Amino acid sequence: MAPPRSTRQGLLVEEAVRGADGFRTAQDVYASLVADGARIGLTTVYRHLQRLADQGVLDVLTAADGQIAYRSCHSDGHHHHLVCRQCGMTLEIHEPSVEQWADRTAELAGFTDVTHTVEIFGTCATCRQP
Amino acid sequence: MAPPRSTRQGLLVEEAVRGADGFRTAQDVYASLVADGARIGLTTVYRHLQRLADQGVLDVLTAADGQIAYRSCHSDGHHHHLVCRQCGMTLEIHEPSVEQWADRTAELAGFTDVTHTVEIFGTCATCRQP
DNA sequence: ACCGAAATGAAAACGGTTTTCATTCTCAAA
DNA sequence: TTTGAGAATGAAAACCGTTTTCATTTCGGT
Repeated sequence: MAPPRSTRQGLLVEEAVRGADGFRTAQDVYASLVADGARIGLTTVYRHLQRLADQGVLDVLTAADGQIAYRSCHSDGHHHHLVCRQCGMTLEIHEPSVEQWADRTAELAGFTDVTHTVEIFGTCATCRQP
Repeated sequence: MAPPRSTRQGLLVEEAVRGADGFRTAQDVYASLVADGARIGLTTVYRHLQRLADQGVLDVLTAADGQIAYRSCHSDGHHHHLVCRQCGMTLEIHEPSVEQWADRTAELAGFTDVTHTVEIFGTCATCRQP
């Protein structure tokens, strides 16, 4: 399996999502790139985001409205997110005891191949100010 | 604000989702009702599911693919789900220490109006058998 | 029974996402 | 440097879950 080719568009997409401090949808990334004068197609944005997610470079979060958002992973391995509802600013959080709880709970119920999601939403200090 | 009128369709939808043991999408519920010979429109199914969710009768889960699924609440108050990926069978789980962890984590980061989701997915014992 | 208005449902519309296919571009070989 | 295979691109079309629209039906009060 040959590595994907390095393209102008691939770099643009990766830079855009690495430069963001929270989750961004494909539409967000596309709009941002176009606003900066980039020549890129929406489809290409989707493709690159998906490739980066497949490669583990990006985290994926499906929001309550069904839209899929991506964020650059700032830390290796399994983690969760604390997301500001207003600005999207996101912190990564780790808590081994929660991992253990999730795994144990599933095991006690007879489940295998266990995965879990934990997302915390709120209003951050910056957005809380009037 | 008057209560919604009692209709044949409203009852059908509520019965259908109460009779299911896991999360079901509007499409699922619609297909199931139609297969049983019910005369009902897809739009009406969507409306009733949304109403029931708004009333707190149903839990809502947005799956990774963006589809929104509903399940009848078997217990009051805040809880999480352990969901079989194959058959959709769902258990409700409670863990106060996880609630406390989530709230404390957000508070330490300066967040207010905090909510969280915890979903655990796996393959249940029944589905695991060959 | 009548009637206002809530509810219904099929068609149309919406919008995020994916597929299609002609064209462009990358990169390895010569 | 040139060439060319095939990967990548991008606009249009298609997909599909979901929502809106509006004519019609139904509920429930009088």
